[in-house]
Amino acid sequence: MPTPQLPDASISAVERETGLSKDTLRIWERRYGFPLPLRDAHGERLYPQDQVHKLRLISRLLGRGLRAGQLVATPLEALIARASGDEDKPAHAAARPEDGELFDTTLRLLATYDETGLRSHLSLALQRLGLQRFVIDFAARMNLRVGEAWSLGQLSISQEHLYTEQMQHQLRQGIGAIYPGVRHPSVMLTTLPGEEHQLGLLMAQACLAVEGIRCVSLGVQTPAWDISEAARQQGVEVVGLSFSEALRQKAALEMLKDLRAQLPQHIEIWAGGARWARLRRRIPGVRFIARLEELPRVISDYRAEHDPA
Amino acid sequence: MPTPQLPDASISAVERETGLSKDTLRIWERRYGFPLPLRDAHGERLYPQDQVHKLRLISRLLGRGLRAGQLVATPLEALIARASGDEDKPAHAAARPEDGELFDTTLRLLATYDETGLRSHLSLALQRLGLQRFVIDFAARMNLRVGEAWSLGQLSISQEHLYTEQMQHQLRQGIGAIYPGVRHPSVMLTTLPGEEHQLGLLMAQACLAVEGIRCVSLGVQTPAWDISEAARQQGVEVVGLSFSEALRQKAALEMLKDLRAQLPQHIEIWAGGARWARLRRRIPGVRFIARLEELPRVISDYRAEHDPA
DNA sequence: GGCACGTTTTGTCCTGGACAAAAATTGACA
DNA sequence: TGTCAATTTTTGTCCAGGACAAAACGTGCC
Repeated sequence: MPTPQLPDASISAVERETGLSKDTLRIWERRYGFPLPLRDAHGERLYPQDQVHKLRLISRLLGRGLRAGQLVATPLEALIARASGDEDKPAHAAARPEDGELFDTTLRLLATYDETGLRSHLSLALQRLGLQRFVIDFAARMNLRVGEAWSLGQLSISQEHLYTEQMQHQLRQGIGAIYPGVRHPSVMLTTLPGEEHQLGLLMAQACLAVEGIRCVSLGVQTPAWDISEAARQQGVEVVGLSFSEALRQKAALEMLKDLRAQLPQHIEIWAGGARWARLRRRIPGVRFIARLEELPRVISDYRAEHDPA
Repeated sequence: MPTPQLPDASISAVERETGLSKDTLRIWERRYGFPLPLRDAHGERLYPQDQVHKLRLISRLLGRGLRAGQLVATPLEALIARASGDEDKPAHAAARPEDGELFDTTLRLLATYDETGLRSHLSLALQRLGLQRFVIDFAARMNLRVGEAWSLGQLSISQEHLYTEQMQHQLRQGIGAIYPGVRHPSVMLTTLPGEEHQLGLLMAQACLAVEGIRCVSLGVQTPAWDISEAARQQGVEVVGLSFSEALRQKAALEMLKDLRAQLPQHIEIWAGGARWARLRRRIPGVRFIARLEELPRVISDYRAEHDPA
């Protein structure tokens, strides 16, 4: 195999390629003795491609919760085994046959970067299931499968992008096809800073749309102050926030409290995301919605409380 | 009006917001005495919002060839005058008088967070202009107006989100309405790490769609290695990259060179973005497309070269 | 299982010196 | 006067090594 003979990389180049900061690269060298780059005529670090390759692997595995000190000490072969291992092991295969096929087909199309096939596959699924079941029975679980496959090294970051992109497209299509509702409560949707997953937001918007509610979406990562300002100006009744596992629990709760303090009492906060399933202490004035299935009940609760007539 | 009391920003936050590296921020402080951040209890820098604001303006002007030493010494008012003053004139001048109204109405709707109004306004504009003119004559210029208003503090971050969200929605609608084409060249679209603006990507996709080209989109921030891998697997003929002003010029060029070295010779790179208008040295094997108007010519050039029959 | 508490690991920030690449200036020469 | 090479100034990145807070881990308790 004619491996392209790329030149040795500067520390900036390695930062870009691997996502590891310059500071991190230097301190690993100091602490663990790896990477151990060459030096150019002026004493600046030059990383050979094989070290860059190993760093890229380490960077991926770091994202799965493995620890830096152990990874850098691991020989390259063992890293490769871990990164690509478990490749063909359907250990926890699908429970229900017909659901399994939807999931597996999606993964298969992703594996070959088949955008066209993926688009038509998802579109058919949406038409067959209808928007609500598409979101709750399919999309929510598919997200888990894809996230898992990525963390096992079976999907690259660009394949995950491909999935996200197409799924968002289908959801927007589905939402756009519904004639805008006018039922209460009016909801403003967004996420807090540090939370950049938009998919959850769109799934929530879909579930609200099928209840006849029209949402104002502010996109992702809106600072608390901006949220309260926009909510006031728009006169919405509820602020809906979506959470993945990306934010730390403590930080998430603190930001929620901040926002609660800034918003007028009469505006409710609905916080959505699987993470709330294991929540201990609730916050007054905030409703936690661990699964999208609960949304219809929350909505009817709200309507009962605010419009008893 | 109660001024928003945003918290002071850490040096990482400022790096993210302005695109100026930590090293640069520190050495400006040492050399020029600006920025002059506060310090927290542990001696770490805390940048007040007004300094961040000025840094953002400076960063913009730096991109136009102005010099750092002079800019940091310039008082804020003069910077604002320059930033809003001698921006490229044709960008502001509406092609036709009634188009100017399109811009002003959009800004007015944004000012009041009027999502419904904005959506219908943009939708009407799309229907009236058609996809191609909507992108080239309206969206491209509107983006400049909104970006400028944001850097001048006239729009909040959430208002910019609102704009981006709605504009993306319209573009997706427009693209989705076109029956998928099959003409050459086949294009894979994405952005490099650090470039998270998706709008440019969608505008490019729209322009390609009206030429009968179907794109594979990998979303934003794809590492160079993933791009070359996906391009090979998909067998595309062109990799299209979108650039805003977010990345520093030097970093952008270096990443482009890296990618060029990794991709097979026969796959072209098309680099899009207004920043290339003031490019000095070109890179062999990369076509720079400063304005979307140039795209049709580039496409016909490509077809002439690769299919002379 | 959840929570409060020390301990270890890990990444980011700090200072201040050095220097290369780019830009501006100077000077020689056609 | 215009061009080009050489020199100076400007500017951003790199380096070393110390410090420390936040995260991860482990342990004991309710």
